[in-house]
Amino acid sequence: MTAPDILNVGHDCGACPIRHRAVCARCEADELQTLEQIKYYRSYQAGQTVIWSGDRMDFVASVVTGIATLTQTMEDGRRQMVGLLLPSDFVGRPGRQTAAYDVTATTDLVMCCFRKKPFEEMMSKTPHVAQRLLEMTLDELDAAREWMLLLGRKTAREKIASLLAIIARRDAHLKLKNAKGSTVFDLPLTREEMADYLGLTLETVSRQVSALKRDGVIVLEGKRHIVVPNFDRLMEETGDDSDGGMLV
Amino acid sequence: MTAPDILNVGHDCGACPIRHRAVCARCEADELQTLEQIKYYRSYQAGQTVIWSGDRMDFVASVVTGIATLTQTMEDGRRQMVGLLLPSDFVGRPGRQTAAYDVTATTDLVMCCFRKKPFEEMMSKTPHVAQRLLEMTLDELDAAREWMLLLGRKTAREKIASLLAIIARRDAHLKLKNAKGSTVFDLPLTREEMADYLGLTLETVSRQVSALKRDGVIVLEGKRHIVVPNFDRLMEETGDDSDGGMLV
DNA sequence: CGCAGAATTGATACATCTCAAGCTGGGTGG
DNA sequence: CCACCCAGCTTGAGATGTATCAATTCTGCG
Repeated sequence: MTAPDILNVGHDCGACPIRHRAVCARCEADELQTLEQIKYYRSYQAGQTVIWSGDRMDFVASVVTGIATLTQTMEDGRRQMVGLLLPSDFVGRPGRQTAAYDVTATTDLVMCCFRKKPFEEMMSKTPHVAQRLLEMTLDELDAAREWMLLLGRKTAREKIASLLAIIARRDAHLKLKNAKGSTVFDLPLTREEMADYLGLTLETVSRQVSALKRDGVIVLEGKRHIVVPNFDRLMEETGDDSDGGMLV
Repeated sequence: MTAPDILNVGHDCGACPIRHRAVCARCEADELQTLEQIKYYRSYQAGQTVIWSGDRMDFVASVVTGIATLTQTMEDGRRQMVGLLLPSDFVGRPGRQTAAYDVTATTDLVMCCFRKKPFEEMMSKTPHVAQRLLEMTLDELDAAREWMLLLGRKTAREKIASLLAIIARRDAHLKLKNAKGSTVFDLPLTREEMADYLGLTLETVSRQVSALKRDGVIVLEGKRHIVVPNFDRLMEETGDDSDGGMLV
């Protein structure tokens, strides 16, 4: 509803929480300085739309804190989430005028935005940004292809288990813990958002979550807080190989 | 069964059919010369496996002629195709040791391979290869996300129509014709391969192809040769917006 | 307290899968 | 040159997983 806050606070890149993982990860001091000049922060409240598919987009950005989603919508309203954006993930495509997907904040969100024109110039002049962006894009492509397997071939139960495993693992990673044995985390998505991500209806999501709970694979505390008593047990439910395709 | 032919013929890059679209598209004369030194050709027969997921892979490559597929297989045999590789498409990931997917030749195939080590060195030294690869990877990511919508939300009939539309459009593109009005092309995939790509069974593919034929959307001449009397009619069946998300 | 959004649960419908039986066309060997 | 063979494909009947439609029931919050 309201315009997003625009924070022009001169946040120091050196102290940035995503400094070592974002598109700027490889930058040298001088490159960071250039970035500092073209960057600005925006923040959005949970539920706000960051940008609509088809809209003109004259910035690219990194997620600093919070979670955003990328979704595609068909004319008749069917929706498919095609990306989940976490801190350090990149939004937008250099060389493209308009947004290809709806971007929505699912939690409160802070993004570090770069004006597109100067960002593109920087990419063509210094290699480090483009190098890192290539690496990140290749990772996203792998993730998209893993999701294609899930969407095309997994059962509803396997889909839910896979999503929970991914969130648990990522959460553990952020907390620098190992996703092993007993794990605890909060779901950042509603049942409907989970459904949009998994290519299911929200009723089926709800039923399968209940089934995993009934079978002791997970324990629910409230709707969103999830306890996984045995991570290996959860992994067995995903349908993936035991080593979980852990490419490094 | 037999080892692929390895053609060490000194093919001239200047005369290469994919020169302007492949990963080398942006290279200057001197860069091409470097590439010439590390490249070699391999050819495979239709049906041959190029590489198995998990295998060590010490080259990257461009498809020169023919079609290859990227597939993922679950332990119990469920398969999902995650990419269709056409002439100029890139195979392999710089910085990765092992293949992440099975790569299979669906037609006779010729690939232009680069030894990985020198290719990576070249990427870090000169910008043009990396720039082009980033562009291509971003395109593939978009394609993967479009496919996620198809896999997650489209009906079997829409899936078939979408696949046919994509093949028709690409085929027209190769022949420098416009995919408009009446269109004719050959299916490069078996029903089973189509099923693997679309997240369906081969029986469902067969039934829906028959249904589209019965409804006059397509005309079959043999199993593989397809006539589309009215391309707009086919597009209506895909479920996409009328303008077909034609990002340029 | 009571409301509204989120989630659960139930009953039924339906699309796709599964299992099974033929068909078809191009190649091969007698 | 014909009969056979076989992979690829089609078609049918029935099973099944998920969607759809419709009530409730939670849960947090003003």
